[in-house]
Amino acid sequence: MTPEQLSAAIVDVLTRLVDEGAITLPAGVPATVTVERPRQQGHGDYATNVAMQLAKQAGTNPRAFAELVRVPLEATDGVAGVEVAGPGFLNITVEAGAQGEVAAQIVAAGAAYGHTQTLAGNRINVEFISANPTGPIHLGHTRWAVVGDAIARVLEAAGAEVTREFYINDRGNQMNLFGASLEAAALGREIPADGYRGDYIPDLARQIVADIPGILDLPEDERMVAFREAGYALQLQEQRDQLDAFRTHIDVWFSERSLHDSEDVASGLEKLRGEGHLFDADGALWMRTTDFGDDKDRVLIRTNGELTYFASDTAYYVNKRERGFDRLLYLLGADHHGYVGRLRAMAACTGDDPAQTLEVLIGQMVKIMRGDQEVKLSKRSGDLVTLQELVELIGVDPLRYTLARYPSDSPLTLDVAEITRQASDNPVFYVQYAHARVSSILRNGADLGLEPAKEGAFDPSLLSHEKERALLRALAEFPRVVASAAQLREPHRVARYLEDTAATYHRFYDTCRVLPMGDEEPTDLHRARLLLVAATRTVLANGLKLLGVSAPERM
RNA sequence: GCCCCCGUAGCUCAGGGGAUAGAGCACCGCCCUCCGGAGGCGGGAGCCUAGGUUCGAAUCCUAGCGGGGGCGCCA
Repeated sequence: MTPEQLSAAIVDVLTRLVDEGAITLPAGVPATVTVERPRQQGHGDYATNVAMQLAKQAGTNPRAFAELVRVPLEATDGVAGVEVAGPGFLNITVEAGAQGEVAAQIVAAGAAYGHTQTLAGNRINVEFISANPTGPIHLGHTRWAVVGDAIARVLEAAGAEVTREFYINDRGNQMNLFGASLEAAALGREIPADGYRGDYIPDLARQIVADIPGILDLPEDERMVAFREAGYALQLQEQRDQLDAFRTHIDVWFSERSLHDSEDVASGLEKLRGEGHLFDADGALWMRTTDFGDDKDRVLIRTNGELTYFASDTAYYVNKRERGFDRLLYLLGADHHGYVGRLRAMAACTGDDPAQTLEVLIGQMVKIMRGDQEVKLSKRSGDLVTLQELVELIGVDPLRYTLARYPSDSPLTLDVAEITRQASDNPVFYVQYAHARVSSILRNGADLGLEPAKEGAFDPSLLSHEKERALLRALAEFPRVVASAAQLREPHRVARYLEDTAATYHRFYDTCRVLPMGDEEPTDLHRARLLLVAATRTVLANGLKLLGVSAPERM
């Protein structure tokens, strides 16, 4: 019996009680009730707090209310016992058979286990990373490369239609600075004052000179542009390759230039003008974002006729909406949080309700320490910890897992030494190890000609050991964990859940022998336990996949 | 000055208003005759402060203290 089924059973009981006139609920019977795994042993398999929540409107006290629910709930199929405890909790014990059945359900669902329809019908655009094409992807982007990707994965698992998008800032001043920096490096000249001075610049410049033979002989005005464009192409390709190797897949690479080449910017401005939020002042074109709570109005077209970055963003927003997305997620770094207010105001200026269409998640800083020294992440100064370096240092799986197991809205401090050391004691190995152990048992079982029990052809009540029940409860939790991770945009919940589930499995493994010993005859219990092991593998593999982490069969 | 994030065990961090606040690392003990010991079991130690809301607050609200980040006709 899954928590979802239990919740439905409780709702049933409440409905009957209301129909019979035993209780009155002025606000109506809730559609679902909270069913949780109690932390304490002795509080049953599941507990619900409905009595505490509904007693007031029912005009009674929680314990009396709980008592009314207890009797009919105890008579429900699959429920072994119900106790009223503490201030009014209903502690529910599920029959071993109803519990054991879950293992078969999980194995039958396979790769689909954990998927729900919670967010079905939502068309969501997730924009993340969006690194400038003027340098490598570095640690600052890496957090979102992991968490953004995982968010997309859990959203899909929850039934949403998701597009992962990367916005390429390939217009504007920084591109020219980039070109000029490459050009200067190639000529052995001093890098411009605000230019890029990372180690990758001279390397890139050399490659461009090798790729484009006559580039140094071009007229000066063409030369910088040639360097800029060649550098852009190389950097972008490198970013794609690196994200690919990092298992972060992008569906749409969206170029800022393409907004301008098409009519998107013009039509975006037209739309805003139609909504009545544009005005001219001081020779510039402004958007009156203060109409919607921004602290000042924003310039779209500068006095010199140049479009601002914000103008592009506005057009981009309109473009996304016109592509049919009803919810736009922006995953931004903490240094962009000042941007949130004007983004919302801008969405409102286009006639949207930003509370419905726009969602900005701010990822807090990942601080890297090297001993006592903070490693500064600045492309301009060139002190970088790049994605590539990080991957070489600790590997894709540990790096992804390290960043995925923390909520992105809390600042994170990692020591280079520690993160490297984590290559050996990273929690990811704990989870992966559980998966490898599980796989090994299934392999050995197959070698013995032993298959997991089939659904409907085994006695689920055989799985009645305390450790087996604990594992079943954990496995049954998975769909709810994924759904809440999607709804809250917090995939770290999946990671924490996997650690917890791996621990529960290890404890089961330690106590419950799965395969026959020596020349012992296989029994139904062996097959039932093998089914439980197979269900565990399904959950661990599905969970790791949501984080983009591999589930090895051997380590 | 204004805005955002954070403050939980020695350290790094979990903890969607619920019962006795958890995990990893570190430290100390214990557990392999056969399924992978990268494992299991046990031990010590903690919610920044003060108010408020609530039957109930680490969680929500207010103020303070402490740490980090941000506030351009840059991108």
